[in-house]
Amino acid sequence: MAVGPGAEIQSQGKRRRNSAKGASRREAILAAAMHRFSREGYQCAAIADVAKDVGLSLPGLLHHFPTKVDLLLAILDKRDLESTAAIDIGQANWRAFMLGLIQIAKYNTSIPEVVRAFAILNAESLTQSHPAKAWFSNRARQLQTNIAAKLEDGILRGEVKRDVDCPAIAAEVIAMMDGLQMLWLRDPKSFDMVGAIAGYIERLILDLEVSSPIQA
Amino acid sequence: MAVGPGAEIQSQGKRRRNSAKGASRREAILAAAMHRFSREGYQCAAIADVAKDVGLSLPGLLHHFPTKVDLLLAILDKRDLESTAAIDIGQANWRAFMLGLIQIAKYNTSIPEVVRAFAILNAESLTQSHPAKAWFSNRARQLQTNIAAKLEDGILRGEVKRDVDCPAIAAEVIAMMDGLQMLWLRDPKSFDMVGAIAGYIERLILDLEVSSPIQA
DNA sequence: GTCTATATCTTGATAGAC
DNA sequence: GTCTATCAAGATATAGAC
Repeated sequence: MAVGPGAEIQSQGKRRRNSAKGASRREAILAAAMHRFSREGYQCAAIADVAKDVGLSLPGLLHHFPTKVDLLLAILDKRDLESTAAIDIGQANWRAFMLGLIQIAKYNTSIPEVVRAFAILNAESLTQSHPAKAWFSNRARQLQTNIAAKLEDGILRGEVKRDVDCPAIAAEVIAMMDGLQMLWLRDPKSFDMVGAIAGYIERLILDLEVSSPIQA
Repeated sequence: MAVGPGAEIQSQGKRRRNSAKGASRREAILAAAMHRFSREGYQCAAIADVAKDVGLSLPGLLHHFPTKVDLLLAILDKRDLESTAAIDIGQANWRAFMLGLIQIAKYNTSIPEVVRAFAILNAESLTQSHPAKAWFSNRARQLQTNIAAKLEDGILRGEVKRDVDCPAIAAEVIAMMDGLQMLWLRDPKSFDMVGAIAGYIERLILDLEVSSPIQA
């Protein structure tokens, strides 16, 4: 799900207690795999090519990730960790949260490879028994829940109209971000994804908020 | 592109001057291929399975469509013809046109296979040198142009606010329909795509239209 | 138009040495 | 941890008979 490659905080130097070389190998493989999945999709990308990209033979790569599915799931898990920051912007109020989505979109324009990989995987996962099916389903549900909760909170604070269907709006927001990402990926040079999402979000806020009594 | 598997009018009995059997063979192959692409994606689907589905051997199928790409392009062309009706709803004014999108969404819920096939192809076509790349790009551009033109017309008629960025709204609408389709495909039983798009479109109309002078 | 048979390529994965 | 060698499966496509 989009919104969501996410505003992940760069978690570089993740030296575990592994040998520095071993850990960087894994990371290098994951990066190379993302690169390949981004340009060819998961199904079509050959892990032998990923191996070459990091200067390894195929069995060499399979030592780190026994199967292609393992490699995919490792990428998804990694993204899970990195984008946790994006999902629970925690203490922000509903308005700041919504505007934060614009910032996520802005950040995403700096990582088109990642965005494309996840957009393609998202669609691929709609096919029967795709290994990433559950992950993307969970991600969508979690995202919808979080966004809806922010809106519900806004209602409780008296800032959002009481008759707003929060889960529906949450789905809308997710759909819009995913859809705009697709249009942007198709034409990154000339399509202004950030402007588009900003226009939508700002209008949405005006539609949802309790109208200021200036005019009443 | 979405919006757009489209509100295609069922174009059944398309007996050309071919032998009835020959024509129905082609049609049967196209239908079976769409079915396969819908569940497995284009890349992953094996045309040998498509052949089996229609009771043909692989070379038998390749007699009608020499390559797999030919088969894909034939499906896209067919859809082009059928959904022309959806693209230029012709004489409808901007409001009727927008509300018509809800009807398209409603119709689309009756053909999930087709919608899924096109959603997956749409994303697959983002990969490097995918055979359907140009088709989906053209479709998106054409759709955006048509929607924007409707809005421009609304401005000229004094029904739409003059400061509306028509191409931007058009992109928004396309993105929303595509995105909602994805959410719906992931959970067709419980996600109300029609309700979601209706909520969005109706709000959008209120935002775009020149406010009625009742309150002024 | 359709089939059998075959060619060729690519992929993911394993065995076993170093 | 990494390699060479190898396998087995599955895909598209062609040749040529009927």
